[in-house]
Amino acid sequence: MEMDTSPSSSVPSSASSDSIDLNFLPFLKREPKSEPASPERWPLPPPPPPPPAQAATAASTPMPATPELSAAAVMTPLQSLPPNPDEDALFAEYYRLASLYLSSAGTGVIVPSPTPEVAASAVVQPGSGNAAKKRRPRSSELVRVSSLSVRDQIYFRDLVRRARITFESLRGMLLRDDERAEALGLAGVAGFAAVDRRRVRADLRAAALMGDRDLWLNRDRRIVGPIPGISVGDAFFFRMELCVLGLHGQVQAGIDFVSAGQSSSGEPIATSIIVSGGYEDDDDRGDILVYTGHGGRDPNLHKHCVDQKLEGGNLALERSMAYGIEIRVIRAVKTRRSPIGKVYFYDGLYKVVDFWLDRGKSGFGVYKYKMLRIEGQEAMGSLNFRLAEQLKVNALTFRPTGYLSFDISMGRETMPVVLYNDVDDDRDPLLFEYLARPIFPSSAVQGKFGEGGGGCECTDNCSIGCYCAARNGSEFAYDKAGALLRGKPLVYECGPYCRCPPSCPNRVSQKGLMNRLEVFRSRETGWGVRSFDLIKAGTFICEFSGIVLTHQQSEIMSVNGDCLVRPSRFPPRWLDWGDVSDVYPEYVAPNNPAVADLKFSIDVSRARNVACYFSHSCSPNVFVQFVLFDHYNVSYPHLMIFAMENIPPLRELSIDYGMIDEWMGKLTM
DNA sequence: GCCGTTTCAAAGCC
DNA sequence: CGGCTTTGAAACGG
Repeated sequence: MEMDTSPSSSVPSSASSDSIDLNFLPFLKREPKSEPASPERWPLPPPPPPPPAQAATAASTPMPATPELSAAAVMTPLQSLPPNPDEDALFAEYYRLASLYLSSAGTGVIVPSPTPEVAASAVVQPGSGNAAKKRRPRSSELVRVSSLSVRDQIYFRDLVRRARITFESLRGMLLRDDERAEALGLAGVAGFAAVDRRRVRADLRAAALMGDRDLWLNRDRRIVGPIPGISVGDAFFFRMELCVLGLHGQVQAGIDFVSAGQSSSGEPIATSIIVSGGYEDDDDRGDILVYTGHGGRDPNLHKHCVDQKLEGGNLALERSMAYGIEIRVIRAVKTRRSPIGKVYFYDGLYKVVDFWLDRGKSGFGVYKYKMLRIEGQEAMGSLNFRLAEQLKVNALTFRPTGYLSFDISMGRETMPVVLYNDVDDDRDPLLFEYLARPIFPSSAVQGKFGEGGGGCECTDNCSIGCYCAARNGSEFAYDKAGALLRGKPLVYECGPYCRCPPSCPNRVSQKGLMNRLEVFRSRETGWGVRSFDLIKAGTFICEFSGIVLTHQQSEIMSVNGDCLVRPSRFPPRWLDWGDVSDVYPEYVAPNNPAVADLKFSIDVSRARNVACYFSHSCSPNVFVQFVLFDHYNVSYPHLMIFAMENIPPLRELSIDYGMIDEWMGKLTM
């Protein structure tokens, strides 16, 4: 592109073009900025030549570009179902009952579950129909989703969660298959399919499997603005996952946009960007972001070697600025708690307010885009991440008041559990004895320690084929990093009767907390729990502890109105974790080892642990997995809590206590 | 529709 | 553990 080297104003309007009607391009028409133009700034190049399609439209129709574009780009907001007054009354009643039930346990909010009718009415559906060998290209239809009802939000949240579980489960399966093939010595054996695939990344293979079955979300429509089911602050570990969900459709490129050919205006429109820190000219201050356009770099050296051009994503960002289209911003943050060393946070919507051609640090021309975060959104995931990191080391610097305890476990947990309340003067959690481990009735565990043949004889870490693996249906429940591969009726960990060392990977949940948790007070949910650490989906969080009561004891206690947690009441959410039936319809959830009908309960009225403060949700982010390791009485398993999603720092943990179905039955009778 | 180009990936290796 | 290399997938656009 030919550069205009004469000194001129730094605002785009200075480079006027007859073919663009400034009346309809407010951003191009604004007054020069008050701040003085930096001497580093280059004069702006002439604006992009209008694409033929737009020129034709402008010539043939007096109707200018902007309204037409808003019709095209803003398009059909989704309509939620009108609220059903009867249903609302029902949900109000749930809420009242839930409050009564939970007042003694100190937990939270009931959110109504979606009805099948709502699910059917949802507008953005995953692709359906026959498995297409060829993946469909992304379509050009632009949609902005607005004002979803609570039920729709939950519906989409579950839809997204299901896709993410499928993706992560497939990835885990493929990795494990690769390891098995390697362990069997198949590496290097010519013609063995698994070996050929071994070199292919599991995230890409998982995405391809889902693509073959039309399981990518939001392929039919290109969504401007928020993606239903994805919240500001959500965390992701793979770029490919962002593609699968439709949050960002480019595998590697940082700017995603609707291409010129697909846009109704004939111009590219940017929809999302990823700020990965790889461009030296970025200036990221959170709410204010100066983002560098792409291109102009040597593909190997990642250094600028030529001036960037106003094309592709660069042009699309400029067009989005002109039309006021909001941009989803995803930031990459380095962390050790990620399989790839970094995590992507969805940080919400921004608007491009300025762009200019600048001289980058390399000396070559780079396009820069000043973006401002739209106000009124949830806190940025990347900001919460940094804040939580600070709170771990300098608690009082950032929150000088509100701490009731820096460790309510008094050292009984492997990590401190903070108690924090800056809302009111409630100090209830201090009144209970902290019990890191449940106390089982002696009748339940007596003589059950060696039951089932005792432990394994492995002297090193356990491996496939060992006794404890056989107990778990010949596969270990956890991957190398300690994440649960898929939920089961019951997981057997190695225990005191095993010869393997404490470092054995089959001892995940007995090691205690691995995250820094905080019990906190909120106006919405009463007491709740959140983590300072990023929690990866499938990893262990904590145990549900208290005084374990036998069936008979439970009957007596419940008559007295005491606060009991009944394990059998938790819906079997573990069924979801590891479910790949969308890709493999023949998939059946593990039904082995069989688990008994659980009749015991846990009394948390006197002694309890952090788990007691989890809020209830019917769209939860954690679930209960039953585990045995110290005794082998299948009627009294441990209630271990695992993450069902990636849980970003400072987000409230929520669990499905399973009351809704019961009340639904009562209320509809 | 094919193919070349581009791309702020991810994993493996040293 | 960090930087380098290898091997990629998908979308755009000619």
